Amino acid sequence: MENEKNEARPLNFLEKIIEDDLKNGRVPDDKIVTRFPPEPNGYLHIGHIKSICINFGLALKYGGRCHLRLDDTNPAKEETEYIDSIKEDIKWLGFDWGKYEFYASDYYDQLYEIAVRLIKDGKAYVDELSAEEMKEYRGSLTEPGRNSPWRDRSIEENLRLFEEMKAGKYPEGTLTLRAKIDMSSPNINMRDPALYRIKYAHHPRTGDKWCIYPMYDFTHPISDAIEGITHSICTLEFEDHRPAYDWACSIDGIEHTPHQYEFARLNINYLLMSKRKLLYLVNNHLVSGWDDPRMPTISGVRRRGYSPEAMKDFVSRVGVAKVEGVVDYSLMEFCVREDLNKRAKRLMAVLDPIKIVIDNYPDGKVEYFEAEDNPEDENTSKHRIAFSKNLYIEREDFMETPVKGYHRLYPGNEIRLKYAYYITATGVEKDGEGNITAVHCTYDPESRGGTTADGRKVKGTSHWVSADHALVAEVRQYDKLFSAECPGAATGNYLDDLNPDSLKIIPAAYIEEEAGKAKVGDYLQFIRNGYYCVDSRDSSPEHMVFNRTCTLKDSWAKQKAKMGL
RNA sequence: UGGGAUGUAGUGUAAUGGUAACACUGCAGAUUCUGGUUCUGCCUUUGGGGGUUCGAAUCCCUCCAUCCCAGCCA
Repeated sequence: MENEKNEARPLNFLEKIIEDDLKNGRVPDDKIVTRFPPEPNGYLHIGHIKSICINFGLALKYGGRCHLRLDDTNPAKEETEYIDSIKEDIKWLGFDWGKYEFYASDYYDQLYEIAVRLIKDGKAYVDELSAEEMKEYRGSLTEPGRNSPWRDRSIEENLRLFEEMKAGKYPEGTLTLRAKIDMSSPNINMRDPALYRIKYAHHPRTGDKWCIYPMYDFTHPISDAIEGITHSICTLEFEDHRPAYDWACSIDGIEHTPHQYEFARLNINYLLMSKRKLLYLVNNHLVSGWDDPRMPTISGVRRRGYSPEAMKDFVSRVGVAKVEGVVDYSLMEFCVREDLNKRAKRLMAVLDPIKIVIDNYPDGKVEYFEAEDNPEDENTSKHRIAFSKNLYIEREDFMETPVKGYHRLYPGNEIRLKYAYYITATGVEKDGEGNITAVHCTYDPESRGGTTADGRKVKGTSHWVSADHALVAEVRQYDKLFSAECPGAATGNYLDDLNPDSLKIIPAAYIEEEAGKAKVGDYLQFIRNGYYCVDSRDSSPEHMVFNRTCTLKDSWAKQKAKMGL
């Protein structure tokens, strides 16, 4: 079914390129090879989902393969914790790299050999310029750069110096190995880019074996070439690096030539996708961690209760192009709701309770009704739900003096308690301050199960729980972390747009007993309220915690807002 | 002000010389034991100007706007 969908969809520009390459025999063995190459310096976020779906999706669609390659060339920033989370997140999305798990650090020896060859060919040199000097010599966007005074030293000296760099004879920041390309190139990336720098950092995989580490522009294309990548797909900001990529691929001795293609990264309004800013939120405890349900990380949306299917559908609807835009958050919510509507188990939960007493219902009597687990499914399973004289309904489902258009419970009005009975409100109890403490009702015994023989209709149906049977649990209602479409646009500081109401905790909500069976990973809908899941970190059988994934659409709230209520 | 890219409804994405479309959002209505879902309808589009052509979103010229690049980050 998913394939049919894919075939119906028009091709994006990458698919056109690949089909053209395939048709013209430009792909070895007709097997395309892509790769997803994250740097393990943070948690994956929604933006990465797009890249993952493109790379793994293309490989799947065209019968090729997709490698997972951890781009670990900067040990100062990279950690094993991140490697583990990256793998977990990709698996959660449902993609499998099989045996094709690679690390840029796997190629350190080969990379070193290639660098030595470059020196021998007179195409690289050891530079002694400091970082500041190098910047100065590089020129500017509008002015060409100047050659380093060390650019023309002898091959022998370069060889010795590079060897000594590797041996740890020089402190960090003193020497670099640079490609000898063109200091006057209009493309700054071609002005003798650094190939190696000295770094005395412990590497998560190679430990202390190396003290020189290869740069991205050198490592990435060669890693691609070694692995036989055919289509190296990255984001737009690397367009300027393509000449450097091609330069590296053309080094003598490199047989396979991959090609780089760039697409626009995913931006979503109300969300921040910068690793630096997300790290700040984590470090300053503005969120509970990388997997806080409000975080746009994959681990965050997973804990929030988003499904991998919804996220994949979302990025597929966004499409792939080179236009930098901002996708509406509402499209993502639509995808989440559409998927969850099909699969979420329905439960009744009263989050802001008001007590209902059915005066003409016998004391102590308990009846059980059958509730559908999912009305979207014709063959839905069912579960039991206890009914008694004392119930809770949602406080907003009762109004002593109803506003225009309100068709829930109010004195004299009849509504249905879902699956149970028709009830009519007869009066209220109030405390000394005039707050309603209970609503008295009568029920129609003939309406058992929620329908009547005379076929009379009611306009309102409320969810409810039996006061004596309900499970008490904590409910966390999450909302957007930022309240501005573009956080920080107004004041220049994204923290100013932090939504103060992004988390509302209900310590003791009443939920039907069936909720006790819910497990981490289950998708739930609290009827008429929203989609929920069991919190993977804090929920326990003794103290269950439910996270709100997203609300249901609420046209009544809209209508009320329009009436100015 | 150098180089590289990009401009199609509010948003995203199609249409490569032949009737501008799909989805989301928004609005209106119908259905409904969830004011959910579903269904129906509506609104709104080729950055500007010139040119080529019977015919241009598409080709040419020009202007404008936006984004990226001056790490020993990726």
